[in-house]
Amino acid sequence: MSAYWLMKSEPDSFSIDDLARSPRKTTFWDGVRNFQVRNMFRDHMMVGDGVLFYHSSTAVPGVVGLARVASGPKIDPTQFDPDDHHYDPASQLSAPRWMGVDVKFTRKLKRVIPLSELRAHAHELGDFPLIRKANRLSVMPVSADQWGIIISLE
DNA sequence: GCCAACGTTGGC
DNA sequence: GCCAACGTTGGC
Repeated sequence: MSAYWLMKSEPDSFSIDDLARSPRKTTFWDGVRNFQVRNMFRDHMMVGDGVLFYHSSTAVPGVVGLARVASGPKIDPTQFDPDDHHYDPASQLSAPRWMGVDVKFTRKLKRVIPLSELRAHAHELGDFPLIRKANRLSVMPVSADQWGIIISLE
């Protein structure tokens, strides 16, 4: 069981500043439609786990802040909303497919730690999905060692 | 159950 | 905007 995670967000949709401005500095992480990530939410995340907040699809992708898991798994209501971009007609009310967790802002990093810099530390980081080629996981586990290495780059 | 087509992610 | 990688879907 991991105590640390990395979660990607496109800053044009939802940035670390948006999280900091949210009510109670907390947001529900909805819209995930990947079974691996669903399973992490459902089976492995614990309230209080550390989160590296990562900006993707932007000029300088990288880790921009710290947050915490702030709830257990909750049903993602957007799967049942036909008007929502993340609507999933295959999901049944009696057996919801998709879940999310609450994420609470801790702080911004003093600087962005770019993906390029993380790649430069690939040897220390070891096996880390973020720096594998064409990784598509939007949420991934981070080991205690990896967490320490990344934080130390700040 | 295979596998080609398709859609999505995300860096560049 | 391009493209590589990969998950999902659907025909057979």
